[in-house]
Amino acid sequence: MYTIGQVSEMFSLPVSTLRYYDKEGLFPGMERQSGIRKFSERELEALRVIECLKRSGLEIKEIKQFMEWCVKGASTYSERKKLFEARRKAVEEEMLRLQKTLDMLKFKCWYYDTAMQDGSEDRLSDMIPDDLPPEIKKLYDNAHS
Amino acid sequence: MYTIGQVSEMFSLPVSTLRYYDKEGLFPGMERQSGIRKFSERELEALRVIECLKRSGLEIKEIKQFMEWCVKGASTYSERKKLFEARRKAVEEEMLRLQKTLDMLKFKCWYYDTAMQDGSEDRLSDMIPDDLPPEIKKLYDNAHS
DNA sequence: ATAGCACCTGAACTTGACTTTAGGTCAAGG
DNA sequence: CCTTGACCTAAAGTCAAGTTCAGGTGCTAT
Repeated sequence: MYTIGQVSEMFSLPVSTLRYYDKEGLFPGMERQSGIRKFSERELEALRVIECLKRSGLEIKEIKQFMEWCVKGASTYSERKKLFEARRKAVEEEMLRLQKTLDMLKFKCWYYDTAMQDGSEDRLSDMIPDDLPPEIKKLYDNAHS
Repeated sequence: MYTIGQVSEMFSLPVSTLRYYDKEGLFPGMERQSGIRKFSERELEALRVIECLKRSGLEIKEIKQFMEWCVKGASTYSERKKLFEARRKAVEEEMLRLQKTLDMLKFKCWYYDTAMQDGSEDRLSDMIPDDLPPEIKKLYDNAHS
């Protein structure tokens, strides 16, 4: 059993955030001892899932919904699985978008490297994509597809 | 030259968002014809960069700063390059975090698949990580590292 | 016994990125 | 002529996710 301060340390989250999550219903049925929150292993696992679902792009409300399904037991396994499948798909799509973003950023790094060597963008702005070095063209093409 | 409505179509962005970007200084020196915004190729390229930098996690203010560097010319190449290097690093880190998130989500998909087959989580909650099938243990380990 | 912590609450405030509203200009079509 | 549609502005409103504030409880070390 941990206090809110200990959990704050363990997860590097402000105490205010943990209280906010609690208020939003993300720790259903958390114990208290004379008013003071007691975080058990169940709440720590909840927090791990919260961080995962948040990073997957889920809102607090929807995470609350998930926590309610957990309380409801075996009858909600299929909803929970559907949720994780949907988040998985969303994250896979986000990673594809980020890969394009990354290729654009790498292209821009090359671009400004070149501009700095040349002292101006003149040569670069006269180029057409086919003039780009092959590895750079790959980045450019993926970023603009 | 394009009107705001045409650009809104081309980029699937609400007209209000384009006006907001303009107000925030993201299109420095954009032309107007009797009050009406005229988007040229320069503004379209600016928009492509805006979308890239936004996805990389940059705030509007910082994108504005970048646009000001662009106006300032060759003397800011190195700042601009440093910005893209920093965003590149940030996106690479974000992709690592997302890969962990994805492994957690895949693990949870397996978990609920198994729970549905068993009809309960009893067997799962008695398991220690070493009991997990090898590919599942890999997901679990990466997600929790 | 009092000062200092760590905890508690409800309510107000903040931030970023838009969106909506209310009111106005101007050109083209019926 | 007058309505419709695309454009304009400034200002207010929205939303999510916290954070901050003001005031309160209760243990413990000086």
